[in-house]
Amino acid sequence: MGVRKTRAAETQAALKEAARRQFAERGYLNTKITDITAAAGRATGSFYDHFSSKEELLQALLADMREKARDQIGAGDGHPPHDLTDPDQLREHLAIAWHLMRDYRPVMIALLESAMAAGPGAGEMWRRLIEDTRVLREHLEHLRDTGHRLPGDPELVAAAMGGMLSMLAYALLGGDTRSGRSDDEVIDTLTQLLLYGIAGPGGSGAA
Amino acid sequence: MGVRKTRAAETQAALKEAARRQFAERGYLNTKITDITAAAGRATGSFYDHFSSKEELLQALLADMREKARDQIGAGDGHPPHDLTDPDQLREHLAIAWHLMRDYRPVMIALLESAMAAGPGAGEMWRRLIEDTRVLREHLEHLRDTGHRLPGDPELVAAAMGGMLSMLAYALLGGDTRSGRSDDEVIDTLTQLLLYGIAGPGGSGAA
DNA sequence: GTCTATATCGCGATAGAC
DNA sequence: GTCTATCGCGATATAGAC
Repeated sequence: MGVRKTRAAETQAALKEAARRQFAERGYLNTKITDITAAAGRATGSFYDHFSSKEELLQALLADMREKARDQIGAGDGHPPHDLTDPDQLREHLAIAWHLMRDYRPVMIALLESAMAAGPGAGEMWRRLIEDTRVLREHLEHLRDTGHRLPGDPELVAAAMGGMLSMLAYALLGGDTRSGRSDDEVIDTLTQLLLYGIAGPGGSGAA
Repeated sequence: MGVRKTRAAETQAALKEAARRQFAERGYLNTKITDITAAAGRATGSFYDHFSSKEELLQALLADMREKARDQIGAGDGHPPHDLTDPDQLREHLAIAWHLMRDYRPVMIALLESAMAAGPGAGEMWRRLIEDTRVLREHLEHLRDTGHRLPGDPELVAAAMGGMLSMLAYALLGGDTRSGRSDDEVIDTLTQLLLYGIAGPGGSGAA
């Protein structure tokens, strides 16, 4: 390929970009193939020259996301935090996750809706929850192995935290600015909640 | 109506029961009207003599659930807990919620899928999250008003907790026995996590 | 590769006999 | 009220000219 994109590549990119916009606005399940092609300014039939289905397109978007995310993290100042009982490190961890979900909102939305559309019997939701919180689980296991007492099994705790994040992100990052809550408020609140719980740092903190 | 159910009432009950079974197995979105009538052993057309749509049927199931739940709670020993910083009271609160979700799993599943199918732009998910955690929010506000320091705004904290519960319930209570986790393990873990967070009671608990 | 036109199909919803 | 039969629509997917 030369410096100039081929027309085919342009179309594929247009379809992806249109899909991202539609997924964020109307949701993955509500978006029809024709919505995507129309938004991309292409004919319906062209879709199938690039993707065999909506699901495959989603996988392509996911691959793009992973690539970009890897670059971003690589460009960061180092490794993610490892001691989640440190307020700053936990907050940083949550902030990265939250901003990632915001930046790749269309894909996040689509993956969640897709997993849910599979139905509960498929176990797809639990599988995704476990997979997406793998790193978090490892950090928790590290804590446990260094003598820290956890609320429960690392996998379950990680899944609970991940589920909370996903749900809030879906509900709050939907459409445009929802319910007037800033990213910082959400991140701060989650940090406090997950670090000390409702009872607070000393178990009896006062206003 | 006499002591003996009319045939119509039987059909309606059969449709509801079949719907519950289908929702729990295949999920709400995957379940077609014809799946319900077939499972109920009735003709397709009969469905519309009782419900005008799948959504309306869901509302009927929800009404049934609320009625039964009211009876159950009324039969309980009193009021739900009000001091959520007390371990026993928080655990009791979570246990009630968890068992309610287990007992009415088909409806819970359906409501969640339905809200998600509306897409993120509709704000339906956030609306439901707020609505379903109203009581929890009030308890948190009470705590705050009596001088306790909360992790953040009561509405947001309540929504976060509710989202965590919903997501875990959907993922874990799906199909049949999933991933071999007992109700008690989940409830205990959530109690510890939400009460003290990851850092633990003293902020530096050891194994 | 891209387009227009159309085949195909699942499924919601209705009509009308019983 | 319940049934059988069917209509109608929306959406996926394909055919074939350009």
